[in-house]
Amino acid sequence: MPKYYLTTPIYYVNDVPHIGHFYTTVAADVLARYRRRRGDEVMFLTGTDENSQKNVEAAAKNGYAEIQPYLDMMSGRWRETWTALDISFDDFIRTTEDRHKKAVEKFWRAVEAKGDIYQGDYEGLYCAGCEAFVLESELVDGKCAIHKKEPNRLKEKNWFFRLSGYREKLLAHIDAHPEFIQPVGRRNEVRSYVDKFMSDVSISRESMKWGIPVPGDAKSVIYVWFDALINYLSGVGYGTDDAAFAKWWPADLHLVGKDIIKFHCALWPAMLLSAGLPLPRTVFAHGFFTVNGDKMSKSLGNVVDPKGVCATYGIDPVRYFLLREIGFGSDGDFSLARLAERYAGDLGNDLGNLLHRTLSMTEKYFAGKVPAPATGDTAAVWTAYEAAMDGLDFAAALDAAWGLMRDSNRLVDTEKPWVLAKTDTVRLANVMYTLLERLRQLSWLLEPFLPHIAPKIREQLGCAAAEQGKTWEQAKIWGGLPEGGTISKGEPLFPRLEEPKKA
RNA sequence: CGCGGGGUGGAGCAGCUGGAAGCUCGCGUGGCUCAUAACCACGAGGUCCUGGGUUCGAGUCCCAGCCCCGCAACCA
Repeated sequence: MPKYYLTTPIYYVNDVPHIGHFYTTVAADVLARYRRRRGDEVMFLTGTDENSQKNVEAAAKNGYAEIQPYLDMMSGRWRETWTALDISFDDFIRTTEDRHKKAVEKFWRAVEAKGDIYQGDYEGLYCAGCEAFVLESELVDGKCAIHKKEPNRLKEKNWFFRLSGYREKLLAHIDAHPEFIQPVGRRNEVRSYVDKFMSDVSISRESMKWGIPVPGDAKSVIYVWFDALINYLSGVGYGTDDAAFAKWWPADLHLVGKDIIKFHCALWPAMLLSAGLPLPRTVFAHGFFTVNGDKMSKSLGNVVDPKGVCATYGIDPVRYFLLREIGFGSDGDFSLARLAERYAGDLGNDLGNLLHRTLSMTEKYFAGKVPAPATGDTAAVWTAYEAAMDGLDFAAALDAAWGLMRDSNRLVDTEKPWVLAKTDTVRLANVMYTLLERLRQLSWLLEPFLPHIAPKIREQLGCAAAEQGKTWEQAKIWGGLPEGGTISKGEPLFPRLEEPKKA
């Protein structure tokens, strides 16, 4: 059985999840569910990034005297959110866990042994108010924008990672493996960064107190990114479980937002090369979206809470919307008006109504029993769907499924079962079987996206138990719906919503 | 010259390696009645940002320019 290891970024716990985090996580969840159905053994890892100065500040702001209790509370909230939204993660890594610290220490030693860590001075502007280094470009009139104080020029001893030593190897890898960085626009962006701008980076801080101590230098803590990236290793046993690590690493896919592409496509692979570990097969960067046309930000007060939206529209419709509306890899807009349209149109009218009308006719003309199988061929739909999913083109995969739906609605119209019922019952049986069988197959194609709705479709088709034990390859064989099965029409899958929320 | 994305019918978007302009929604007309006021067909509607260039032929390639947006600054 092939293995498939995929990850989301680990999230900062200085705030609660918003719709953007949900987007990344849903995409990973869809893939995880898809790969499991395809028969892969899947490891889907997500988690929280806790060794950051930001978290320390957040703890203080929220009145916590100790940092760890705050982190425990917040990390718990993230985990609960994903659980409540039925994200099917297999493991949840926290960077304050012991297994992670062990992995980081082992990794540091490996890179150090390679001779890629050296000591140097880091000089920069330090704002006492922020307790952090600030950039020249962040200053307003030479003062910190937040604390209105002039920062001090400070010099501290830092450990540096010889990132520049991997420039040629990285370029060669990027060129030899077109699948390594996707989509292609991101690959070009990273390539030019690696080629022209990439320089050695400081990987420790003396001025920060919270973090994993540098092995052999207790006064310094490891820079948060150097620490955080290693979660992808510690989550599968690096430094703690050699057998598990050998099984899962390298990762098949890191899903990331476009903002952190350089960390994942330059720093991270260089770190791995240094430590003598294989590189992840693919890093895929998705886009960002605005909310109703505006940038999402706390100051604008338009940050969307995923639980809230899902409470109104349901988890499945929101999952569907995010991956259908916005091309994966492109930027887009999250609009409640569009969500309402997709809900009523694609889901209610095309899918829900197709199922409902088909079941009604089955009740009416065949007393609720599945008629004898008719011939049919949906191979092209599956082929298109699989190709799209393998390329992480979720919108195209859904298009393939919707094409079959639209064709089915058209079939009803052209065949007119209500006429056939009086003139040609053999043909009627063929039409009805075709519709029912297509719906059975659609339940499979839709399941990764609509994990709650798909089983309901099968229940209404009366084939839930029989389908449960099938493999993907068995499911796609035409004629899987057995003759004589009893359907059970239920409530509409996507009932009209009273008052669609205004955009 | 900080980095990047984009400008295609009313709205939102597809258009990969160049060869008769597509999709969804909305709108109009008609059809149907199995169905969640759902479904189906047809139709109206486009200087494919501008100006050059390459080519037998360019949304699709090259150059220049204009405009919008995201990142860079809590944030996928």
